[in-house]
Amino acid sequence: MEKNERIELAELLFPNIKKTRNYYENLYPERDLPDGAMVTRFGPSPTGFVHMGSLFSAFIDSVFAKQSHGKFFLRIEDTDQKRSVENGTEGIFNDLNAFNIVPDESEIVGGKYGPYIQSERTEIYQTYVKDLIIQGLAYPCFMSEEEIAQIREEQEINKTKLGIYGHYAVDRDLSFDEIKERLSNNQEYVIRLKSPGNSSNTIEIVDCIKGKMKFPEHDMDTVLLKKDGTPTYHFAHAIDDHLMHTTHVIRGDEWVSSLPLHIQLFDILGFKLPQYAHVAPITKKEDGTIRKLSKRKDPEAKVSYYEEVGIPIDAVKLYLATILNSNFEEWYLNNSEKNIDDFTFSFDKMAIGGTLFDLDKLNNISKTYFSRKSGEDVYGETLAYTEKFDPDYHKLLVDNKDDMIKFLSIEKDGERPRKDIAKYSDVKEEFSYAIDNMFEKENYSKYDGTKIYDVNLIKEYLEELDLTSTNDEWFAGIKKFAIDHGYAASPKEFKKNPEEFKGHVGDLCEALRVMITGRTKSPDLFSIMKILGKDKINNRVELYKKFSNQ
RNA sequence: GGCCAGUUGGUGAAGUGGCUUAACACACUGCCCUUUCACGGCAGCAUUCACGGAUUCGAAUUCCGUACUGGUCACCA
Repeated sequence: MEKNERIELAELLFPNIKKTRNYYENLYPERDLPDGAMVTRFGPSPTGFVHMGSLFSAFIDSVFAKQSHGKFFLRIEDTDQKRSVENGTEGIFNDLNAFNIVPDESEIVGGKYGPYIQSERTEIYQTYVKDLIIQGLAYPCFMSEEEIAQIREEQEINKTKLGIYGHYAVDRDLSFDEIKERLSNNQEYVIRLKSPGNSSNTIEIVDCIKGKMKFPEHDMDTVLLKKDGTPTYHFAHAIDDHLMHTTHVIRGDEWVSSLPLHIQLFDILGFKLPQYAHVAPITKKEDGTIRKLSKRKDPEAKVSYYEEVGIPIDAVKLYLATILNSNFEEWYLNNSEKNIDDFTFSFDKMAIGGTLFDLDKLNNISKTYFSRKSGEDVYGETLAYTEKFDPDYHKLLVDNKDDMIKFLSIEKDGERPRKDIAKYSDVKEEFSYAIDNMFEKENYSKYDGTKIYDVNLIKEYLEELDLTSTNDEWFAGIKKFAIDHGYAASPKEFKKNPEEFKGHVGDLCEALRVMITGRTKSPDLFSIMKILGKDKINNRVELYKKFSNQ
């Protein structure tokens, strides 16, 4: 086909496209950013909530843009109507919000490089396709699904490479007259790339994460525009990331195999190739096989899971940061005053293979997170959680605010804070003794009660208990009481001559603890007793007496 | 099947030719500290880096082959 015919064809195919490439190139000028600034983007399709893996890459996008003083934008990739879900876009914004990942530009906050929804950019894509037609780098292809399936079958039998390329691309060199005729018959068509590549050439690319990779050159006549005039991912990627001036394309590594196509697309369009960073998926091991975390099978793939279970979003982010950069964890452990934003992440500390999702590790990180929070903060956050997921307990928390904060603050000021809470929902269980009427209901039912403690002995002790003394004085007192009643003053002493004693102070404390808190473990006992006061303590001992039938 | 990548303890991993008798963290086990439980401390947990070969004075680190795992081969993204 001659050039004048191609111009005519382009006009015939896209009569409504009046703008030119230059128009858009001028509309979206180079960004004015400092040296080294990274422009990143997150491009989810609105299929409902955001998958943990996608969230992970959005997190990476935002982190790199922020720390390089660049820009991070959100682009909704909704070129496939079939996949789109009602309110899907909303879901994306919600999940991103929940994680406090805030794009600098998006459909909601705006920006100079919009629209940020692909379905509203059709005219742009078609303008570039039209130009490609004129250049002879794209063509309409009328093959039916059946024809393509047949070719595929043939290729499978012959064990040759699958796809539309070389002589399989039958519509590649259709004459202008033939095309016109089919068009006048209203035959449906797609626009395909007329690939200039040759698979016996090899191309090389350096990925920011995976390093140097070699591929055969792309030689497929890949679809650029679908039957409905909408672009495929590949084409939209090239156009959008060029026009929006993305410097770093950070995406899942399921895309590496289409890299040769993308490189070719940028090349024939005359665009500067961005840097690529392909992120390994977060995986899960099940029945011995490793697979990507799945939205359908794995609850932990959903953001809402963490909200419901009560794992703080910041703790999840901390976990993401530790699997993002292997040196983050040690840094965080050694810098208790700092947070994620203070750490500088880098591509070369990223995992190349998939990372197994480790709930144990998340739990541990979450415990550390809680241990660094003040009692007041833990109270406030738990209040917010229970309001949504545990209204009954929420009311109790509200009614017992002052005491609750006191309990949550025990052993918080030292250098080695307790790590007993991993989730907001743990507070109810771990601090079950804190709220009096809730404690009565519990009635020791949670404590297995195989060991019975001597109520009379404890009652005798309580008579001399002085809640105004210091912790040291208190302990000296209980020690003395222990000795007077045939108990050893320390576990060590007891171990030396077990037959000489009834037990040791620890046993006495344990008895006290069980009667007062209903559990065998708790924060500092004397602190708890001080907050409760004598009356409540005595009540609980009576309660225990009934419970143990003494 | 073609193409691409990966393979270091139960898990995440550090490691870029001699500093490695393989860091660190989680999990697990034991001990210590301790009024309990935690926290914290110490120790144990890969004598070996999928396997085979090659290069080298020297290899987890370089090269080749094999096996296995994952990704991908749509008018889905």
